[in-house]
Amino acid sequence: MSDRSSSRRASARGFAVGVELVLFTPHDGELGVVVRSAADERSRFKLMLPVSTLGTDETPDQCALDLAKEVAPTAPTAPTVIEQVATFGARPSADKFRLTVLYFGLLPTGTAVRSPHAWLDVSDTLASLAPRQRDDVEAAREALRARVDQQPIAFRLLPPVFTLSDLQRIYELLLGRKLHKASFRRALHAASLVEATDEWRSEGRGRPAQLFRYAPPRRRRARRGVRFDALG
Amino acid sequence: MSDRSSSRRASARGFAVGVELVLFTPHDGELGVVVRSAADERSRFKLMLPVSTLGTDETPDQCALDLAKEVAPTAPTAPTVIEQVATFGARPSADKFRLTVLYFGLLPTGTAVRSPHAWLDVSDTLASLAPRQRDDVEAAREALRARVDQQPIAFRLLPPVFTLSDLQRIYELLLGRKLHKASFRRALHAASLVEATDEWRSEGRGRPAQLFRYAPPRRRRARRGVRFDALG
DNA sequence: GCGAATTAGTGGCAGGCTGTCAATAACGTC
DNA sequence: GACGTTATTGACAGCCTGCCACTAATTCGC
Repeated sequence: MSDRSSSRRASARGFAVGVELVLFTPHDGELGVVVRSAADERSRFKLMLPVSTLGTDETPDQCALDLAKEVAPTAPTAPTVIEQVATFGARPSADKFRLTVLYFGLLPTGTAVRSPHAWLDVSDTLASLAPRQRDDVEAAREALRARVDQQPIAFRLLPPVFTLSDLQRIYELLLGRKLHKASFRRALHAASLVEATDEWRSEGRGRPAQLFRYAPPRRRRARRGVRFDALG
Repeated sequence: MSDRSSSRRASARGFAVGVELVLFTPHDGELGVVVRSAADERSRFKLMLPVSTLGTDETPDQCALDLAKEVAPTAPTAPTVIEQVATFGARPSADKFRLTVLYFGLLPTGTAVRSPHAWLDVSDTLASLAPRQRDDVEAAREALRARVDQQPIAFRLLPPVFTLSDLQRIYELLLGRKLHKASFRRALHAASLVEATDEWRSEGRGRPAQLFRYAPPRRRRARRGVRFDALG
């Protein structure tokens, strides 16, 4: 028989669905994550990720968005990026009837979060999380990196006008590696992704930097061949 | 208050979780999808995707894998690629208590599927599916394309030895566009992804083609700069 | 047999993109 | 005004890409 949908064993009570959120932001030149102190005092792990339980009157996406709003009420919702990473079920040592939908989100620099939540550097965070949530943070970071090349999410972490050095720093944070300045700018201009304003900002020391604005690409260029070098 | 996990309204019965599968294969020079006739005779739509209901003793991943095995019992399971696309909840006109986890999978050319399932060209399939499942197929195809550059999934659709023309055809199917022969081969060899055997295969007409074997990349090359041209 | 048609495989070229170095510009500090 | 710092730009070599043209090895039709 091949119709599993009707004949399968049905659970008497169904699943509880949890939504877990990994919120990133640029934070002191590092990548920051929202964490809160663990609810359970006896836990060996001090921190945990923001979670919510899915109600029957909302979608997982909406639930994640609400959770983000609750954590960071002052953040502009529209520009915030929230995307699904994966759905896990029946994890070891967890309730058999529990499913977890993992999301990541991005917030602009300096966004305030409501207590007991706080920003913490990713690297500091990992050690204080339960192993499962540590994996979640890593998975979220991977998903984030995978989308950096596909969507202009870096611009959403910046104010409407910004310097190219700012932008490059964001990219370096998101990708976790240094980029070459000249190459970065050349590629950026070639893609017509930014347009210059006639304002300049002096950051203290050094030459003032010109301010730029994000310019949505008019038409995407012809797609190129296959990139085998990203495999493995 | 910010602890939603404990105070949130809890459902009395919890969610039913469905797993939906979009299985692709190369099929007559087109991309094929597994469909079955719709269970509901009164439905306006003739076809539907394979679905299963998640039991409380299995993970969604395992459930999807089992479903794939049921649809295509003879397929080698190990090389089959199955990956999560997304999780949808509370879709319009659906049960409020139902969550759907969507997967895509790949099967090698010529894999047989068990009745009432059948292979059908993607383009033919779309018109006969309910709009929601049509969207699912498109989402699965998008997810598939996003992974082609990241993982060597194209090789899993081919036998251990294959011709470069075979490989190129697979890539063209997966990506949905033509590739230039010379460029394709140049990039392929540069990445050392294949190694030549000393066998040749005559396909009927035309010059025989040399057979190649997949060679897992030893070390990935240094990552390059940001690709802004894929944005938008 | 022999040429046409067909498919495979290669070499080369122009142009684009990248990594890198170096030069210049415009500020604050002392 | 010299110096350190940051921004911006130009130049160059090398790699990669799209594209074209050519050669190679079969089958097919006659």
